Amino acid sequence: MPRPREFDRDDVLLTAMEVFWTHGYEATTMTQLRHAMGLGRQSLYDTFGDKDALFNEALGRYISLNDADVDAHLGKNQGLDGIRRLFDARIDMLSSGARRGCLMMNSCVEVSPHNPDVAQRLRSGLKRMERGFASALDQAVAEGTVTPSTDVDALAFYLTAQIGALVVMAKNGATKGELTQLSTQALSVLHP
Amino acid sequence: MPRPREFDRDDVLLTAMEVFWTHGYEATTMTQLRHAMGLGRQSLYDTFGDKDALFNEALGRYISLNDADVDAHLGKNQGLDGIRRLFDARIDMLSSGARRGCLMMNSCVEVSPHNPDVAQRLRSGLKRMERGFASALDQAVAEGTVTPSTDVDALAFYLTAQIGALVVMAKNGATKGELTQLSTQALSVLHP
DNA sequence: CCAATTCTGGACAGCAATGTCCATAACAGG
DNA sequence: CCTGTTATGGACATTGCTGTCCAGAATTGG
Repeated sequence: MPRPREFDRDDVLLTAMEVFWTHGYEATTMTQLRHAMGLGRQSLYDTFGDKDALFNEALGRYISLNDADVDAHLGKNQGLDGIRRLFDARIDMLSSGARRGCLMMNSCVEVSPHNPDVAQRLRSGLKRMERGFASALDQAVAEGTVTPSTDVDALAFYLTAQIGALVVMAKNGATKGELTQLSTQALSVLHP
Repeated sequence: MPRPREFDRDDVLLTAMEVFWTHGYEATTMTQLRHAMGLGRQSLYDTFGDKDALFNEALGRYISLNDADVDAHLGKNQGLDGIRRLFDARIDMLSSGARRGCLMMNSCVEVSPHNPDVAQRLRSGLKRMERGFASALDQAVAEGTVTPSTDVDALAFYLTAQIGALVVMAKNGATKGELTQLSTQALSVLHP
C-alpha cells in the first residue's frame, strides 16, 4: 500500500559517512548532509533521527567497511605480506585526493573524549583491527617469518597505532613519499 | 596616562590555550573562553581579535612550550636517554587527568585540512620536533649507541609520528600501561 | 477510486554563537 | 582637576543550526 522509498537507505548512509569523513563531526551540518544525500528534511529525520544518531550509524557503516578491508588483507594465510599490502593500500588512500584521513582515527581525536558511546564503538573497531594484525602475525610465526618469541598482541597494538600515526601525518600534509618512508620504518620491526 | 591592564596578557593566553587543548577548536566557544580567561567581552576582542586569531596565538604559545620541552629533553648530549625520557614524560601527560592529547596533534587532525595557516604553523612545529630527535640521534651516533648507517632523518620523522600514534590511542582511552607498551615497541628500533 | 505511506519544501520556534556598539566606571599621569 | 586609556557588562544585530510542524503532491496496493 505505501509509497515505496525513492532512495536506497544504505546509499545515502554511505554518502553521510563520506561527509562526516571529510569534514569531521562538529563542522558537518545537517543542511550539508541533506544536500549531499539528496533528501528532504522530513525524510532525513524520519529515516535516521537526529545528527548524533546519524553520525553513530555512519561511523558503524565505516567500521563495517574497515572490517571487510582488514579481513581482505589479513584474512587467511596472508602473513607479513598481507600487513605490508594493507599499509600500502592505506597510504594510497591517505595521500590521494582530499586529506580526509580515516573516520575512525579522526573520531578518536575529535569525538571520543566527549562522547562515551562513540569511544566504545571506536574501541571495538580498533580491537577488530588489532585482531586482524594478530592473526596475520600468528600466521607469520607459523611460517617462520617472524620469531616465535614475538609478543604478538603487543605488536598488533603497535601496528594499529601506526595507522593512527600515518593518519595524523597525512592530515598535516605529508607527501606519499614521506608516508611510505614512515611505513617502511614502522614495519622494519617485522624483519630483524 | 592610560589605565594599565588589569590582567597579564600571557596568563590569559595560556588559559585560552588550555581551553582549546581540552575541547578542540570547533567545540570551544568565545563565551567559554571569556569565562575561563576572566575578561570582559570588549577586553577579549580588543586584546586578541576574533576566535581565529586567538586560536592562532594560543597554538603558537603551545608550540613555544613544546619547543622548550623538546630542547630540555633532546637539547645537548642527551642521546637515546633523552628520547626515552621525552616519551616517558609524554605518556605521563597523556594518561593523567583529562584525555586532552596534544594541541599540535589534535589540530593536525581537526584543523589542518580546513585552515592552511594553521597547517603551516603545525608543519613548522613538527619540524622543530623532528630536528630535536635528529640532534639526539646524531649524538647517539657519535656515542656509538646507534650505528652510523642509520638514516637519521627518516628515524626522526618516525619518532615524531610516534607521538601522534600515542595521542590517538590515548584520546581513545588507552591506559598508561598500553601506552608504555606501545612506546617500548616503537622505540625498540633504537637498539638492534 | 480510496487508503496508506512517502516525498518535498516552506515556515518556524528555539537556541546558541559571533562580533559590535555603547554607556559607565576605574585608574594613571600631567 | 583633566585627559587618555582601559575595564566591564548590558544590549543587540546577525547569522546559522537543529529539529518540528504542516500542507500538498506523488505513488503504490486494494
